[in-house]
Amino acid sequence: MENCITEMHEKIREKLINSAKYKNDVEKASVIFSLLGDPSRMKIILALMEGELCVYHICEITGAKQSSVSQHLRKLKDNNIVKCRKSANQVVYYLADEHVSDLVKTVLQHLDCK
Amino acid sequence: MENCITEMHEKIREKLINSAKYKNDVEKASVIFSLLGDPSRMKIILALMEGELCVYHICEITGAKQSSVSQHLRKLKDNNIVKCRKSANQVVYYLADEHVSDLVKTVLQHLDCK
DNA sequence: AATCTATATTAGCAAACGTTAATATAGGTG
DNA sequence: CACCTATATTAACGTTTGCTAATATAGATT
Repeated sequence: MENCITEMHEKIREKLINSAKYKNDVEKASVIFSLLGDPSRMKIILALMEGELCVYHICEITGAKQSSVSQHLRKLKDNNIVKCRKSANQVVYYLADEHVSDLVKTVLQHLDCK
Repeated sequence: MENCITEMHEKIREKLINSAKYKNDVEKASVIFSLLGDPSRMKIILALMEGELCVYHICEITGAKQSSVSQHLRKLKDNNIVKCRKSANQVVYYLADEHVSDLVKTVLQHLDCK
């Protein structure tokens, strides 16, 4: 078994192990997924899928503490999952693009058809 | 600000906090995402997107230890992200359904258009 | 039946992560 | 200018998680 890596497999291996772009993709993709992989952040995102919200409302809707929400929003913003704009004395958050809700919808589909 | 939850927001809040289905969705969706949110597992999934593989080949391709790969595969299988079949004295793993690769493709798109 | 070979499991450890409470900041309002 | 109000940051703590080495299992091969 030791030397039976087929040529096809060797190509995948090359890609995964040696290609800088692939390595980069692996890292970045898993960062995005891990950010979606927390229940508190998932609640935030599901709330934002219904429309933009200020921090205070996100706290109310998700039932999480302000500090916690603020930290989650920072991570989501740093990774381009949400964006924000200032409105009067509040900060309004919204989903960065439709890929985010696509991901959530696809996962919900996946769970349904199990 | 304290009592200014609009009726719309109250609906979202109801959904998120009180609906058992929604709670369930939040939990399950974030489990799936967190499973995809680990670089080692992401490598495994990217490898399987090219075709089914036995455990030994997954180890070779991803460069991870056998024990580690085995544990990851168990989690992925328990959560219906991969499936497996026995072939001779090996166990061959493959992606459970096309939602999984859809998710990965969507994330890669998201990263590209940043 | 004994031995390999491929895969799975377990326990221990170190690193990463989310929550909390306390504090800081900064823009608006009296 | 002093004071709110909304949001952000920080440090400490407990929990979870992935990795490793060692061991177990189970089917195939001799």
